[in-house]
Amino acid sequence: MNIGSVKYSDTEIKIKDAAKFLFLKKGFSATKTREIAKESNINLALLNYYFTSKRKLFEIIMLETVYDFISKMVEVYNDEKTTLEEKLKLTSSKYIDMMIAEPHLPTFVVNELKNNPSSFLKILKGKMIMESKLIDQYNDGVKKGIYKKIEPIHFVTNILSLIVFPFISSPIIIKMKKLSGKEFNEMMNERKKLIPKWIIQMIKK
Amino acid sequence: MNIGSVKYSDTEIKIKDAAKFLFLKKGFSATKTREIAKESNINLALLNYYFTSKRKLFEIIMLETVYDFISKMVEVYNDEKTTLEEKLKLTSSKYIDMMIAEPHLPTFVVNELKNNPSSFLKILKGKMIMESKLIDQYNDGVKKGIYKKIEPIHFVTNILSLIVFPFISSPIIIKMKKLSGKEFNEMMNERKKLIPKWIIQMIKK
DNA sequence: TTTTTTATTAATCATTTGTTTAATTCATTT
DNA sequence: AAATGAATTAAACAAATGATTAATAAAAAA
Repeated sequence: MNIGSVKYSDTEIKIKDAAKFLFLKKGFSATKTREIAKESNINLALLNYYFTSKRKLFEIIMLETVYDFISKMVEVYNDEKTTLEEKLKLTSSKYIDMMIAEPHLPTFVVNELKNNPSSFLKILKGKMIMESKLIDQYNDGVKKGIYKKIEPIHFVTNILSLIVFPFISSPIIIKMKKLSGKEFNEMMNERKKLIPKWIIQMIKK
Repeated sequence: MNIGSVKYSDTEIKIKDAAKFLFLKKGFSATKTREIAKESNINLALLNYYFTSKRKLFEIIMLETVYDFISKMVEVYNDEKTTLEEKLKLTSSKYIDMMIAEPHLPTFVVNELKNNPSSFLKILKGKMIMESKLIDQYNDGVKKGIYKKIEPIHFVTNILSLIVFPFISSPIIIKMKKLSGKEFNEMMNERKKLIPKWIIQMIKK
């Protein structure tokens, strides 16, 4: 969670939690400092006392959240012990659980990456993914003639797309199929098994 | 463009264009009325004179933009003359062109659908997509034993995911592969041909 | 306990921001 | 040309908003 293991007091945690909740739901500009104060039951001045400014507080939350989001992928992709198929299953499963628990997460991440790609650069090393064990395993499969040769970047993009996009577009899906929130989650849980299969079919010769 | 064919004066168009540009780039809250006035070279008061409020102006732009976005899909999916594969090619091609031209579009649409699903409901009839010719053609393929049987909603979701998500997550992709904007667009153009193939592979027995 | 530091509070400040007003210019009609 | 209505402008308003201040309370150190 904490990048660089910073120790936060109770009050700081209360502020951060409330701020995260609101920032994820409404974004930076639509979230007001007084809302954060109210939501966390702290005095307005404490926000600046502990975090200097709304912007600084946002940066901290953004960094931690994006870090959480990305590192899940990096960990799985670089695991030496699992097969390519297992990596696909693990990624689907972890991300879908994560996003069912926090539905605003993916929209927040992509939004803030668009508006603020610089602070994101600090975290993500391109290598972490494009030179991961997963890519090695895919390339091996290509050499052995098991997998079709496509640019690994498309491969990685497709995995992320199939996992994350449904959450980002949940209102469209819910409307198209007239689903309840619960049914939508069930549909997402189904995809934990389906996505790895689809991805394999896409690359299998 | 215009839902219900409303006639707009030159000044109104100037305001709408500037507002659309800014709303797409920064969202509702981060866009200030004074910015819109400056960007469109009009007096601040004219915004309210013509559009009553920032919120009303936003609603108009949102509705038109989302309508454009959705209707492209609906048209293609309901075309009686094209095959399933042709529909996939057309959808990929149209949407990728659309989003290369306006990269902020998909993020804007998904954001505003999350925050304001009600005005969106007016436009999208679930039937338009889930009871489209495309779904008929897919179901026919299942009956004939050509295609695997999966829930059509997954099928539609996957198409949209593979087409739209890369644009939403462009900063991640650009960072992972160290791409320039131009190279990113080239990658997206590649996907016009690739996505239909991938989708077919996903459903083919 | 006394002193010093840290945490918390209510009040206030200075901008920003959406909107309105009243005056003025421009175009159209009579 | 005069009168009428629409379009445009500068100025101002009121509320919202991020941030600060100065006073007080609580905790820690002496």
